[in-house]
Amino acid sequence: MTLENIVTQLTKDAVKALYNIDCTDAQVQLQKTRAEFEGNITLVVFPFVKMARKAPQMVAAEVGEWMATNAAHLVAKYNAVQGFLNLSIADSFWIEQLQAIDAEAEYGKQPDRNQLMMVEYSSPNTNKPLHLGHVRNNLLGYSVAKIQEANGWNVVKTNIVNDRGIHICKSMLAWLKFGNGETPETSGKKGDHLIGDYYVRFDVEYKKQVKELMEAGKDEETAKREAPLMQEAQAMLRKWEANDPEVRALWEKMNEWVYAGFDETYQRMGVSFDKIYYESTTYLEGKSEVEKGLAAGEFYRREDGSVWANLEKDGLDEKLLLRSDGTSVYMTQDIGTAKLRYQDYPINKMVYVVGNEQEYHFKVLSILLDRLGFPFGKELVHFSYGMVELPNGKMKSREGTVVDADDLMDKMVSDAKEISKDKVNTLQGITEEEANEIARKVGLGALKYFILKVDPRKNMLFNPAESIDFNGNTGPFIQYTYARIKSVLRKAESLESLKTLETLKTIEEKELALIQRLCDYPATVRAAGDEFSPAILCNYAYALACDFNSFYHDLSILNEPDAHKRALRLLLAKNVAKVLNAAMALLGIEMPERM
RNA sequence: GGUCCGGUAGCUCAGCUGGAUAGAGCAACAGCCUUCUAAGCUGUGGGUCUCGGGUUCGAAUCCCGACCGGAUCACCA
Repeated sequence: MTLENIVTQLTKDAVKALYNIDCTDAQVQLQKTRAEFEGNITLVVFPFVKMARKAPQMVAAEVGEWMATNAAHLVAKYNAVQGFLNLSIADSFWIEQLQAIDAEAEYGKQPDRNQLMMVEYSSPNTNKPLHLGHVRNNLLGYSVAKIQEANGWNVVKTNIVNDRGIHICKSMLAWLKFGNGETPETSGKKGDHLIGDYYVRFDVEYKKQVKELMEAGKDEETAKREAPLMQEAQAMLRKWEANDPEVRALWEKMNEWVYAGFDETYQRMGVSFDKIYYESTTYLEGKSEVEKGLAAGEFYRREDGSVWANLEKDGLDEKLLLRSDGTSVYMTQDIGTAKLRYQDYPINKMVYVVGNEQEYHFKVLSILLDRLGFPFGKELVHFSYGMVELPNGKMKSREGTVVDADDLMDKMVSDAKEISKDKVNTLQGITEEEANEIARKVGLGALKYFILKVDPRKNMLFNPAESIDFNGNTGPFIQYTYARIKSVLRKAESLESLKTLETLKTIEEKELALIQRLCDYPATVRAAGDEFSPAILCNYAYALACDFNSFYHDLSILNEPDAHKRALRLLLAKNVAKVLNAAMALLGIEMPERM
């Protein structure tokens, strides 16, 4: 039973007894007492003022007095300021709370729902390496999956790889023409970077051709269409669709290079998938699903042979599902993917982690899946996150204004390594290998926290010229707090018996604040799940770390002469470490034992 | 033009189911290591919460209207 629940009930009893008011839980407004007033939890009495027909100050005072009298074991003191009743909760209550938290190994984990949630994230194209935009996607997707797991869902993490289409053919063609048989082995390049380089190369050569054609008198549109490279790429796509063995073999070889590169990046980023789907296999399913919808009268065919859905009664437009030549579009593929997924898993809730630029697409997909009879269609969640912007605007692959994921991680880890060199006294005696492992955790922790702490729905700015901080409201700050606690716990010979706590009746203000913060953790996990917001957990972890650092600064743990107090502080430190670790795990951030 | 999202300190962001004097970090300045890890702690300065109306005991928060920025409305994905 949480303090909020207890005080809510107490309030209802009080206003019933004093004013004969029957109030609902929603009318009981509780908040943390502001620092400038004495107390731990504050009841806002304004909602009762009218019915009680008394001044706010009076109501607050009367309710406070009633509580202090009828629940003296809980409400130690109170003060009424205008319409705010500030309650000081008994120290014994907080000590009990701490012991209860300590007893729970998975504190914060919500009960199982026995419901399956599938979370799709990442969704890379196979023609270029991952960049900062993907990093935000991956970190959000992974974290949301962890958060929903903590909220009792069975979660299946999935990835849909866009491995077909004209863009892949561009890389393949450029490699054939200009590659001289270069491979990841011969060049030493990661496979995804190698392919990405040829994608860029295609664009360079293509632009040359367009320019030449335009100089020869063609208008831009014609030039773009008639450039030989584009013609060849399109021919290659047709061959691919026709299962031409040579094209398919090349495609498979190059895909393998890319996947090996992606795997390396994913692993480094610390994200993973339970099941991977490929558009090259799902797009055909989509076609047949559309044909079924056509037969059922949900869709219609135009004279030119193209197939459409009419969404006017949903307030939207008409939407193309199959081109006049019978080939599929993006939407068709997503329908096919949904079908396969539904065959593979008993999905109760489907979550798509995809940028906010695709809101319209998912609105339409939801309607179409629903019409096609997928139970998860109507309720699908498009977890729509904002773009990562650079100081001069959006990232564009072809213009070379992308921040590469691998480079960024390298930079973060090497920065962390550099900073740790000043820490010779705390990190002395560790091996080079351990030092590198710490730098890896800290560098990635800084990056992940930097990205996850901002509200996912909002666009965020990344300035490559300014390095990501390791001080202040950052991942390393929280990791550092954890490492500090671990250091203390290592020095404490053993956690002293909890029994000594039973004789402890009073606690310090900073201890109380910490326990109160720990008590907030389960509600924070729920909120992060309800809102699909890792940022909420970041804010919580930061606040907890701040509270601990303040406590640590003011009060000694190991040097405290009173054994009872020492035991309490050790227990407190241990549980702060536990909760920090748990919260950061839900963000996909690893904690170093020392740093 | 329609729809959606955003506008809070010099910068990056919290706060938004209405509550007390709007918070952090960075940057700037001033302090704190013979005491459990200074990636820490303490302090100073910095605000017309874009603007204008409305709702009410009370508005950064809710409603309406402007202005500014972004996204989207493809036989691209």
